[in-house]
Amino acid sequence: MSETETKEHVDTRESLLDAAESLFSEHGLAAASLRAITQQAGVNLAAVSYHFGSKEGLVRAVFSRRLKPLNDERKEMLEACDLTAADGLEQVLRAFLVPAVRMIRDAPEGVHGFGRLMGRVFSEPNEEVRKVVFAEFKETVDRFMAAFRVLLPHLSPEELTWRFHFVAGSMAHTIGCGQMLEELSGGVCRFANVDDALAYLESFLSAGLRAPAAAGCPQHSQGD
Amino acid sequence: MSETETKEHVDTRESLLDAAESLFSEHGLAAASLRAITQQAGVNLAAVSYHFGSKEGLVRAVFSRRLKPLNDERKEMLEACDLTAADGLEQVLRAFLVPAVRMIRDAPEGVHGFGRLMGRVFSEPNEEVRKVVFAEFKETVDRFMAAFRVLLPHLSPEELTWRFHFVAGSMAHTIGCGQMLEELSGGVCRFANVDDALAYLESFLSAGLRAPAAAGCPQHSQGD
DNA sequence: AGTCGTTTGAAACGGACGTTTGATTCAGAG
DNA sequence: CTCTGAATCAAACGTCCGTTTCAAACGACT
Repeated sequence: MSETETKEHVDTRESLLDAAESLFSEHGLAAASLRAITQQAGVNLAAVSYHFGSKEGLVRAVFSRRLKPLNDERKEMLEACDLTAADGLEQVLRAFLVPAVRMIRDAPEGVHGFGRLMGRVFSEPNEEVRKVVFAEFKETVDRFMAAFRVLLPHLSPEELTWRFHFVAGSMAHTIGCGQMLEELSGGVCRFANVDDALAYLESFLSAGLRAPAAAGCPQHSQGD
Repeated sequence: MSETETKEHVDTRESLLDAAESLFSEHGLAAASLRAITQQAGVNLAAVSYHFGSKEGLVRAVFSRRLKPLNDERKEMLEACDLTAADGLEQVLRAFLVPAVRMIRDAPEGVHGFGRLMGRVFSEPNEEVRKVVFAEFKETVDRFMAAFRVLLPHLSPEELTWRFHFVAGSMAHTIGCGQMLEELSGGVCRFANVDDALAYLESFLSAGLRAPAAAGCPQHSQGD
């Protein structure tokens, strides 16, 4: 009771971020109004302007709050990987996937909302969001690319980058389109059991990454 | 002269769809205003209400116009596949990928805009859009799933559905996040040469699809 | 107790939005 | 020619938006 009861100042910021995250997820950035957000957060409308300067600032803060710890955890797990092990590729893959999938599982609102927000993060029309995403991801991407370069020396830098792009795409799609998957599969697949999805992702993506270089590209392919 | 020259009535609808597609792609559905759309189309503001009933109707029409021919072409290519051939899987994969990638390449506005719109299509917050997408994709998905079931009998229906989901994710990410890829890769990759992207996609995804079943799931896996 | 900087509150601002209205235009049928 | 119905137009409607304002409340410190 020492910190949450005597004052609620500090809570205003967090409540706003929580409500904004929830409503951005559900309706999109532009369609979620500050009035709806502040009402759900139980704070005054002007608090947004005070704490974040503008709606744009709130948007930035919502993304930064999640992306930074996410990528920090990824980098931490990556450093713990043994690239010389037989399953080195799977280790690195898990270092990339697990933090993201876990973050969705632990999301307060459940899967459908926040996952979509994160899944849409790379194709956001909003220019400011894309700058935040780029800033948060650049270093992480570089580090994982370096690891993949060691693990998959038979691929050209270009093809390797594309493959990493595909990995990110499968992950983002899994995280963001769980509801559509359930609908299109007629209920065969459910995103509820995240660990299953993770296992499926890992086997699929590791095989894809290990594939020989694409035909037609005169790189030093290995069996073609 | 019978329909397009003597009058330009019929053109109003198409101009509206073109402009809407362009601005929806660039700014998102909610952020693109009818005033901006009608201005770019060179038509009156009230034309939206007249031809499509509402903005929602315009949105639906924009998606339907592209999705229906896209999935028709996919189904057509799928029927031409020889599932018994050695490269049967690659044939089916191409039947799914090629129409989408080609549609992006032939898009009037260039890659970045329309691709993002289509890449976002599965995670749209807009409920109406998701209904349109579901209606247009359900039959296509079922047909491709049937083909994959034949080609990959070692996978459980659940895992197969997930893998198809990953395929769709990689494709959507490739189509929709080309700009982010160019930025994050530091210019190593460019989406300009669509055929390269397609080749990379194919080798990656076919290897992923052929991968043995994920460990831990007591299916009839083959070498584990 | 009194002052200062920080944080919240209610209310209003100007503007942009989607939608509607009613007049106008125009090709074709009688 | 008149009549008709589809299509377009300028203008306005009411609503909701992001932002601003300014007073009030609060904790920290002297």
